[in-house]
Amino acid sequence: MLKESPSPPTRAAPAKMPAARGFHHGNLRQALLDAALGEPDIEGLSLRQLATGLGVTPAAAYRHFASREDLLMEVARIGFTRLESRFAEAFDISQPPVDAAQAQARFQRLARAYLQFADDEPPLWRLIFGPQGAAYRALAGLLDRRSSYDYLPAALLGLHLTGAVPHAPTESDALFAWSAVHGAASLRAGRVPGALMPLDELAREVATRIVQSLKSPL
Amino acid sequence: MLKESPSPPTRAAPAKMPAARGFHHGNLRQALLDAALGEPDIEGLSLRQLATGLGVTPAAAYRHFASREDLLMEVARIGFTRLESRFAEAFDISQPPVDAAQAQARFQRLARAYLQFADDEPPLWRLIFGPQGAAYRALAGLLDRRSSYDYLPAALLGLHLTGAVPHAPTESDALFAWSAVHGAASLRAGRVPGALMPLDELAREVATRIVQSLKSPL
DNA sequence: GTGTGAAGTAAACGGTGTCAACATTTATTT
DNA sequence: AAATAAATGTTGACACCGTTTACTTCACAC
Repeated sequence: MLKESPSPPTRAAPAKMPAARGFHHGNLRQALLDAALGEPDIEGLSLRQLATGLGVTPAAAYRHFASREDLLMEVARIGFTRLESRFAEAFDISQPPVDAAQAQARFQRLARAYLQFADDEPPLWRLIFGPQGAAYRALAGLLDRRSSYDYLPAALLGLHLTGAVPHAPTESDALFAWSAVHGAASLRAGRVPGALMPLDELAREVATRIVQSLKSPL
Repeated sequence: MLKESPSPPTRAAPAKMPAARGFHHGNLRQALLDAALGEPDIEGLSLRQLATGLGVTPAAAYRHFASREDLLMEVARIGFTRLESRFAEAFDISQPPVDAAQAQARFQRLARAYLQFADDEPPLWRLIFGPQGAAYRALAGLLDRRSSYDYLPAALLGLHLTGAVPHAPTESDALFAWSAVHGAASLRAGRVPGALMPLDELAREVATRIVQSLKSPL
């Protein structure tokens, strides 16, 4: 499930006092991560600026991260859990939909969550899904954890079970659905004019079209 | 139409002799561009390495490019013209399709061209469509030139005129089609497992589904 | 031949990630 | 409570980066 760890579970926080600057600085690491998360261009951030901005020497960061890449990977991991939690808010994966309308609404909410994440946190979006983003995901082993990828198959299965889609969803179906939503988010993030309509409208259009495309096999 | 300029049209090539090392080095600029195009990570390249690799001082590059960003923008422009020429090879935009089958084949070839570009030239793909890619496109004014974006509307119109799609294509239709293909290319470039099937197969699936989604309005 | 201007070099500046050696503060053990 | 170990900081350096300034060299026009 990938904890985001608001207060570091590793250690660094003394047992007696909850935390807040243990001694020299009191958990750096989290402070570095927070600072990185506030950066407009995460991939382009400067470790030195980050450290000195926190009133600490550049080398201090290396007590908590093996390298700049390592820091970025950790931030990517956090971003991924945020996206995942948005999925969780979209619908309850453990409860099957009652009818086709609800199944369709779920699917649409899932698409909207994906699009809204790109809208709300562009730096994280770029970090995760950018050109190097794939590398970060791979290195962080995030692709192996299938949890967040389960929402899409679940939503598609819901569409089938309620009769909104005649055939059982295949992996190819899921890939196309993901492609369409991801592409829309990318174009929107890239400020392509046509993709700048109100987000709810875009989500509705994309979801509707995807469902439509799934109504006939192959 | 954006010439790619195999030999620099600006100047640098003496009038009498066609070119090939004018005096000191003989057209650097093109050599720099070529070297950049051969780089596996274009966005992450080092101007100094590029220059010294060409047997030239780092500062020499600044006789031909205002900055590193400027070099990258030029490379992005070249990449964009390559993508555009792949579109041109997909089908002749001036000749309307004769029947629905041909219209559909055209659309599929267009999708395949897009996907194949991402497959054949990953560094250029990342440069153009990466997180900063949008900036490059915007700065280079490439979004204003509509030429390469005309292939998609043309293909969609062909589908309608031949009866493959009942209603006239809207801008929303084009956006969705672009989203789906772009998304598929992105996931493939990101090495998402499901997207690594043979390219022709992927292109066929994506194109078929898009056309299917356009067969009913909204 | 002599300039003139374009295309190169040399050396420096500030900034970057990173590392090794050292210092200090906290946690643990006796 | 004192001694020790471990964690967390600092200092200073290294190599590399993009970029600028001043200087040099070469090709060509007159």
